Amino acid sequence: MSNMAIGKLAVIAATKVQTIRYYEEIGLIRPFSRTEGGHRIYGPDDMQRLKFIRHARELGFGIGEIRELLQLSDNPETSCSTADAIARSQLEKVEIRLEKLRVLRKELKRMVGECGHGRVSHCRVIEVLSDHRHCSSEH
Amino acid sequence: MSNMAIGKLAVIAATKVQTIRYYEEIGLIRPFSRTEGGHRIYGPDDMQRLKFIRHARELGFGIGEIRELLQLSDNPETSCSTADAIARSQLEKVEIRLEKLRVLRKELKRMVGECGHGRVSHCRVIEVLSDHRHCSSEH
DNA sequence: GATACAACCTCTAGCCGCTGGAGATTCAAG
DNA sequence: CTTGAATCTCCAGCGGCTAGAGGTTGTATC
Repeated sequence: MSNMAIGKLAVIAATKVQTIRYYEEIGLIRPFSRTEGGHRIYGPDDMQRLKFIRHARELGFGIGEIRELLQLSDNPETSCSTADAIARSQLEKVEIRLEKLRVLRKELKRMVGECGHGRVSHCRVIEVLSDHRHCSSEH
Repeated sequence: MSNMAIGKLAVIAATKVQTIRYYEEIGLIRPFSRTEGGHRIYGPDDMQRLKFIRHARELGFGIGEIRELLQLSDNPETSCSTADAIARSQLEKVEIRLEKLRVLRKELKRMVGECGHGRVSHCRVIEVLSDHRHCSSEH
């Protein structure tokens, strides 16, 4: 059988054991069975589900969103427009984060570039951080 | 005088009152004085310090890094190479985050683009999330 | 001076998404 | 049967705040 204990599942899904138990606690995943002694037993379906969760987390989805997506995939007859909307909103968030980071990078590059490697009293890094007005763009 | 209570400082530095008290708790900033009744009194120096902290936070610096930067600006005679190093390492982190987000965006765009607005059973969003192999690039 | 009420005080708990540890139990290999 | 790794539950903590309870202080108005 391809059933396994939590440790093996953790390795396969590149997750920590504690994280899997945490996901169970918040109701995302639960072992299809337990041994007499109480050890969790997972099957291939559980593995798929965990991979789904991990992959979605990597893509920046929050737990709430993942919960929704899981419900959708548990009920394949529902319209996929919800899943699409979630992905779209995620994409928007990513675009915003990207834009912010670009501004940040610009500012940091300027800070690094202008540091004359002298004393702090003449360091632009500190100076720029002390006052928004030194910034070359809004953020 | 330009002395003020915590509420006014909060407005000026676009911070929440609780956040300022939190910063005090972790040793980043403390009022130069208190009233007889115990209310915090801040001066212009405190204001500058808080602005420094907030600005650095906006630029993505962690509390530990800010602590270091504050020490540097408190001792202007030290070499600025430390400040420079912190900014540089911050810049590196930002570059990495940027790259990851770009990959994410690509994946999300593909997911959204391929969703046929039909049933979940044929939804690429769910499908892509179910399996890493659907991804067009590593992440 | 009394009163009202906003702003402040401290303290505690909660958010997200895990992560780590203590101490007890179970499982699998030899 | 013994050993030792893996698992169990429970509790606490991370960063960086944020919110609320319940009490005190400060200030404007009458």
